[in-house]
Amino acid sequence: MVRTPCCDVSGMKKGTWTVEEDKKLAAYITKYGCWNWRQLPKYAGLSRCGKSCRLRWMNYLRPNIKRGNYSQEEDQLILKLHRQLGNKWSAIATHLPGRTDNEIKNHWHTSLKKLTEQGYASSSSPTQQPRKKPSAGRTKRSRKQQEIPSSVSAHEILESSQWSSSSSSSPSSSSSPSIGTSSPNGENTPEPSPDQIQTPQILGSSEDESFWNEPFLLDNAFASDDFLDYRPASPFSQYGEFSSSCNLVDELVNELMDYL
DNA sequence: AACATTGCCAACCGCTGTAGT
DNA sequence: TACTACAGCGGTTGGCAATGT
Repeated sequence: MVRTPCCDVSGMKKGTWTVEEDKKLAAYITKYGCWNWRQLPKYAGLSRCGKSCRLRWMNYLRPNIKRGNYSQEEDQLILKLHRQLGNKWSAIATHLPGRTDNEIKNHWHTSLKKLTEQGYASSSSPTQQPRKKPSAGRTKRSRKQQEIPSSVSAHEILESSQWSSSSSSSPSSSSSPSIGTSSPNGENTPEPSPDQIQTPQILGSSEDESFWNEPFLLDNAFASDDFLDYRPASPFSQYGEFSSSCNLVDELVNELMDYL
């Protein structure tokens, strides 16, 4: 079976997404849906492969993405589900609304995996603390996330602009845009109806410029400085303090011990 | 202060499953 | 049935910030 390369090496951008790219992608998907991930970047004016666009949308820009610290309940649920399902991250993600499979996977490899290993290894010894233990929430955020307000989803951003549901061409996008894709949560499955999707021929016409200019001009709230103002004072303030991480570790280990 | 190490997370890569022709 | 194109999944990696020496 011959497979076409997922990424065209020539001229295909890779690496961290810029705010401008996020804007383009979010605006396009919000308005037209993802009728074809491969073709989407072309019509969205992005020099990215469709795969990359999909990943960015699913893991970062999609509405209702929950970011920040994992609650104790979430950790326990992940541990439980992982015990039942193994590394079926997408399946696990369906049980944690707002969490993406990628995020859960990362969280597992960075935190929970160690806890389980410690649990197994330290059954007769005190729980070993990680070298770095944030005292008050996960204080570290990548520079990228400081530049790009991850705590504000595209949904929130677009809602605050003329891209809000009231002006959307999609009648079903009352609280979230109607995106023709499936998500790990199984939410949001309908394909955009044909009349909601401009055909590539239309988009490819000379009127493209107005199309591309329009949403981004409209989307003032998404633009640089104003955009950043939507960030909460602390990206994680809404999730509260990461208090008593030691207790959390102990409880998780205890639960693991219960399973054994 | 400078350098080394560690941890986190976004993104990439390669594979599989599935629908369409 | 065979082939193709695409979406989706899971493993892995690279870059950056925090922390340690």
